[in-house]
Amino acid sequence: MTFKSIRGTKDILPPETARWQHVESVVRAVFHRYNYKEIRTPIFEQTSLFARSIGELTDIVGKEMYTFTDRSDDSLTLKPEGTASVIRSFIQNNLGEAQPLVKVYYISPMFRQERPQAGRLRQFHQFGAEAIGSPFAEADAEIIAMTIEVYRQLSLTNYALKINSVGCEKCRPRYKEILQTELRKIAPQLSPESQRRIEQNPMRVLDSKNEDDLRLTSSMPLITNYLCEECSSHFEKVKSFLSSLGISYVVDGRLVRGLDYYTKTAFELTSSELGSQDALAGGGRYDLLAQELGGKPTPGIGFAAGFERLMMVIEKKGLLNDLDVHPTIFLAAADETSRSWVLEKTMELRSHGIAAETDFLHRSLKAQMREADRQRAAFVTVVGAEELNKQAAVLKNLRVKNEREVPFADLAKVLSE
RNA sequence: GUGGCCAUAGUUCAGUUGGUUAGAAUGCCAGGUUGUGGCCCUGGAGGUCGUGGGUUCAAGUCCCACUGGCCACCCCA
Repeated sequence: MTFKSIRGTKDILPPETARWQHVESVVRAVFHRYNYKEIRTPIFEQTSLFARSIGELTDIVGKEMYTFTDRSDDSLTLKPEGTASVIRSFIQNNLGEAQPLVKVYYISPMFRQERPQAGRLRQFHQFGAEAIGSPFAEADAEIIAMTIEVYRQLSLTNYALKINSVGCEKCRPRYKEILQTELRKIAPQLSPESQRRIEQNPMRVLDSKNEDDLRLTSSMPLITNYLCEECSSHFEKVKSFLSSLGISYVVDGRLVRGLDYYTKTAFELTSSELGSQDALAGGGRYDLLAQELGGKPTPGIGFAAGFERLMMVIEKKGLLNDLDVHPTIFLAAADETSRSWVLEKTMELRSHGIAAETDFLHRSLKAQMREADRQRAAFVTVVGAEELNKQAAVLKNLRVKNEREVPFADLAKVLSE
């Protein structure tokens, strides 16, 4: 084979595209009900935007970005996540000046150069939303509730919501130091990866999946016990709102997200239907991000969800299997002289809003019938000299297998019923 | 970036201790009397066995490298 899609990228083909379209429409419907409007940002940005927002020391910036220089020697990067671009756009377009709370959502491809595996691609798709402008816990609760609503709407139930608070610039540094001191004591026993993190990002050590690390750090102090008054009270409110909304959750004091910009609330939705990459969605509050990117200090909260992972769960549960569109009618030509008329009639029916199909391969009548069946057309009509004479079609219902004669003039009307 | 498993028709797979023209199922195409699909029957097309080396009289089968896929680590959506 001469050309193949790039490693870690996938063609999404029919009939799977039908499923994608359906899920997209569910996502949009939910977001619109929560009054979020769509925002579309470019798929690439200045590299420094991501470096500044996501964090120089994160894995994403450190080793996963698709970065290249263009002909002007500018360093550009295919977006690895959505929030940075949205905040950049929010600042650039002064969206906060027109209204104090900006609620936007996106559905977009993202790019990260990692080794592909189950639930992980190099080009993947995320849907996500951001509520920019509110520092209050109600906004956190709304975002979390909306995330979950998407899965509810799709009749998915096997997920777990984990929440945590990662503190703010006032309380986190103090906690980090205490944790660091404790971690240094057991450093030699930890995995090399965790050892490296003790100095760079100690909270990530607790979020390690390594079982030995988890065991060794089981009695480490958790951030939840070191939150400042403001963070602690915010976290309590988020939890209480979630409870009153009937959303069950577990507090996971070890949960840290892979992006540096999070403050206070962090959350993650995982599914037991997935493999090792089990996060369906994740999000959190980022009260310092806007000012970090050169805008006015503006609090915000958002989330992003993996489209492919959601599709994996849907497929595994056998949901949404018959969404492909089928023609309402297939017009078959009984002889060569009728072909041109059949094509005209097909076009005419289409102009009346009817999904009509016909033969384009000069096939035998038998083959045309087979095609009509394969396409799962609701009706088929065979047109030849006889029909043209009578100016009427024999409309055959392929489902219930009956036939009725319909004047050509009435075809569109009858099929619209 | 590291590791394990894998790579044969469009697809899912079989292929004996290396041994003639590489098979099945399914899908595709055509036909089963001249204008009727689904089931059934018959026939047909379709593979430089991932690529490149090597061992051998002989390689789909053994060895090496590369590429790609799947899964896991790492990390995350």
